[in-house]
Amino acid sequence: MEPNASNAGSVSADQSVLLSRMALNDNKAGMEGLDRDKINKIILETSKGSRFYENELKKEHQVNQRIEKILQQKAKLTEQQIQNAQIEVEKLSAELERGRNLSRVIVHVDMDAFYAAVEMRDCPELKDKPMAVGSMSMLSTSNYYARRYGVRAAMPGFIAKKLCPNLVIVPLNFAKYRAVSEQVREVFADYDPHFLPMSLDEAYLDITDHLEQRQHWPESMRTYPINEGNSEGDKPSTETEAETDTLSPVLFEDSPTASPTFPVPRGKGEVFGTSPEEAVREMRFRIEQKTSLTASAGIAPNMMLAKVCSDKNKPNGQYRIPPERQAVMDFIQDLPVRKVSGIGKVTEKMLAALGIVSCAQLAQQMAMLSLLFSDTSWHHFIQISLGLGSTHIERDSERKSMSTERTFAEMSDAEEQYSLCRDLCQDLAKDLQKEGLKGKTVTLKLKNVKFEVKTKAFTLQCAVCTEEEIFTAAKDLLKAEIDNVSPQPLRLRLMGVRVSSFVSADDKQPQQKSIVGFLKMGSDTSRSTPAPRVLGILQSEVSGVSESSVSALKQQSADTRGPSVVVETSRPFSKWGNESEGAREPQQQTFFQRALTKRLQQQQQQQQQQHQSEQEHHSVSMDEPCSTTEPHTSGFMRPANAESLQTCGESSSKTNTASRANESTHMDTQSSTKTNMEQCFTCPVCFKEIKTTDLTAFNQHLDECLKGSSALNDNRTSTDIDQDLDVHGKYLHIPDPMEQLDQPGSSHSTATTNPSSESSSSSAALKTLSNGMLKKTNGMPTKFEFENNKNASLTPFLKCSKDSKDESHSLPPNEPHVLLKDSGSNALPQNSTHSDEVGIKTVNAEKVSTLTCPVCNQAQDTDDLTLFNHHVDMCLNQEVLLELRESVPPVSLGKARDSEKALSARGKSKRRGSSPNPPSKKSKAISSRHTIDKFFKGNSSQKF
DNA sequence: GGGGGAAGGATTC
DNA sequence: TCACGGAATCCTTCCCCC
Repeated sequence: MEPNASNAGSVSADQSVLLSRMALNDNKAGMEGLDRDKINKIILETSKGSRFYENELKKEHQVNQRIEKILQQKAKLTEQQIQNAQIEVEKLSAELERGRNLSRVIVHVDMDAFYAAVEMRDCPELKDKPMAVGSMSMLSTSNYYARRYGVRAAMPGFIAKKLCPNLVIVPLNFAKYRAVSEQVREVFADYDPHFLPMSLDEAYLDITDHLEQRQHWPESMRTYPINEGNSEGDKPSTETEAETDTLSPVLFEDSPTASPTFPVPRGKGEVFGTSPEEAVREMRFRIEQKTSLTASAGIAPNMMLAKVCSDKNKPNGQYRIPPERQAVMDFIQDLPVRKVSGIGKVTEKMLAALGIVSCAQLAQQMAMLSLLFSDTSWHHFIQISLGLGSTHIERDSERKSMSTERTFAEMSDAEEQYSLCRDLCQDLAKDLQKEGLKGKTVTLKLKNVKFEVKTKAFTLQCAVCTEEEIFTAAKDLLKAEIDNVSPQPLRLRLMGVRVSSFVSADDKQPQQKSIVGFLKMGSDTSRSTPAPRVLGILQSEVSGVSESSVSALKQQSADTRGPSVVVETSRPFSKWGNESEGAREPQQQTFFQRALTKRLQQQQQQQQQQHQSEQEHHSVSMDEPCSTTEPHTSGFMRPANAESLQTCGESSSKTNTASRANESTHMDTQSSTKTNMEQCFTCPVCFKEIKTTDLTAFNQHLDECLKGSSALNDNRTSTDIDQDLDVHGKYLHIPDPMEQLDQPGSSHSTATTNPSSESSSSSAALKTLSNGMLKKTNGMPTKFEFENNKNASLTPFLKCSKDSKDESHSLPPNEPHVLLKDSGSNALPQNSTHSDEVGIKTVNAEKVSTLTCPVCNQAQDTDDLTLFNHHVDMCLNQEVLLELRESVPPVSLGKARDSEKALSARGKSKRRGSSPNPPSKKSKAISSRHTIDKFFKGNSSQKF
């Protein structure tokens, strides 16, 4: 029986409320007949008053509330409901019964006190001492001597020391355990080559096939010599060299079936029979011979029963349930539910509150349970009550997540926390890369000094595996938490990072397409192909997400399932900027996408050649995963300038940029990179290389270039422009310890997360571009007006409605829009030759198809898609756009905090005990309309 | 209402 | 003396979007 409030004994009443959580769990071999009261008293006295204790108390109350609730529900159940439920239960029961499979012989093998046994084997002086493996913080296991004092796994060492002052605590040595485990597994493989290891010390085997073969084996194949713990003892042999009648050292007293249970004649090997029991005994014998360690085993028709059986005669024993229904039912009858894997202390307590302790009671109350628990839960219960379990050992189940976490003494310094976060990401990245895994979801786990655990997750659009990529996401999650408790420090005792939502091997291929590819795919009517996206460039600013969030997003484009325009910056937190970015049907595509698609369809040949040419030139192979260190600007990028452009979040690319930024703080990250190398800037408007290192001169050039563009916007009304310029508190910069971390000299310098370096290396070119646009356009606010205009956006193209259906954000009919002038397309608007058209349009009769950049409105005097792509890339380059925020004075800082807090405050805690103001995961961000995509969508919805 | 992401919990070793 | 882990999986609930 498990300890619970009812067996509190002499422990005081206030302590008894905690017993089910805190008290000794003697559901372990070697712990029968202990003085539980005395042990519990010591445990509770040692823990009392600690933060851990307080948290346990809180959790216990939560469980009690659940029980309260479920009892109330139970009280409301009518007889009729239960009768109806009973019919359902019987129906399912009959169905399950029909599917009962008793044909397999499943074995669960569990090494006895594995770590402790290994240590005792290697250090004989420990054998007659109470010992445990672990640390003062936590024990992993204990030997049977120590168990008599109540010392067991998952108990803190300091409490164990209170229970048993003579306890010897041996530190963990996983390398050693792994090596031994490997030896054990070699034996397993002889019985089931596809055995399923559950941990270093246990495994499931299906020995059905082995038994079949075994029937035909001669005795010699079932005979093993007795060797004292050497590794040769696992070879079948008719020759016995052993002169001993003992097996491995007896590690534990009172072993129910200490080996050998049979007299072993001197001079003879041990001969094993052909039955399942004999085969398993042989397996355990061989393990013992090979490792000097004992194992226990359970033999049953399914995994659930085998698992329970292996515990039945522990240590060094085995138990078999014959493959007969009655035998199974007899076994199950009196089995405490807690013995079943999957029923923990909470479920046990809840069931106990309903009067259910044994599996027989479970069966009797199934109708009621079906009304009180979820389908998943009661279906599980009914299987247990019937003694059913899996008869097929799933061998190829793939890992679903990978994580790393660390507990430490209180840490309140944000800088330290970020640093630790990076370390964790680094470790995790190494592990992920070792296994060739990439995942889309990054989860940050935090445990504060009050032992309250919080997890924050963010799902990226592309799978990640590098330190930089993971850190970029994790850092933002951490930042959100730090901000959440600000101005109080975040007082942590644990931090962990997890990556999950792994992509399949196929998905690991880069999904990034050049604009040509993307348009090609966008024109594909295949429903299964997610449509291309051009995401909000300024979303992060608008929603108050840190720069690093944006940089995280830069990483997302390459691995997305659908082709995406690589300049996208989606949001790291959906709660901070939520728009559906899923697959888009062709009819949902933006005007821009459709128009270009159409146009490109007609230029298919040219396109293909172009694409091919790009591929040849690009340093990035399409076979490489997104996280490669190569840039992924694809079709937008010109090879020569490739490394200066950030798109898909490659760590080294970013780091390089960071280094450069730090080295030369006056260089902008776009043009400057080139400048660094070639002493010239590339004008993002005319796309010419300006041979100067003088930023002022270059800016003048840009202004000149931009003069031409202003005319395009001249007919815009100020209202239009105001709508377009909706910035809502963007360009905010929240000082962040990361900035310091990323300062030059930091070993973890990252351009993408370093507002300072971005600031100092701000893109003069694009800054000037934006200024130019603002200044040159009649009625458009200057950047100073800009910050006061809450409905401002950078360009008409960054404006978008929240929803394509949202007409209020759609452009008026005379608004500049992306149009494709193509005489061959009847899908195009008739007014497409109008002078204010932007996008792809006809400039003159000779030049059939001059392209106009949808970002800067500048007609590009070229039909060359590569050049055009390059130009758009330049315009959209998000890192450069990031610089734009720097034009807003720090006065906005408060806004940022408010904005974030407001978002947080909107979030409603779903869980008991969660922090009062957690950031809402689904909060609608103010910024959701700032996507080019939405703009086009809204625009196109008008036009079509 | 269903799907899916996010957050918290339960469980196991 | 102080002091309660780490990794993984599955489930439930909440919430938002379609």
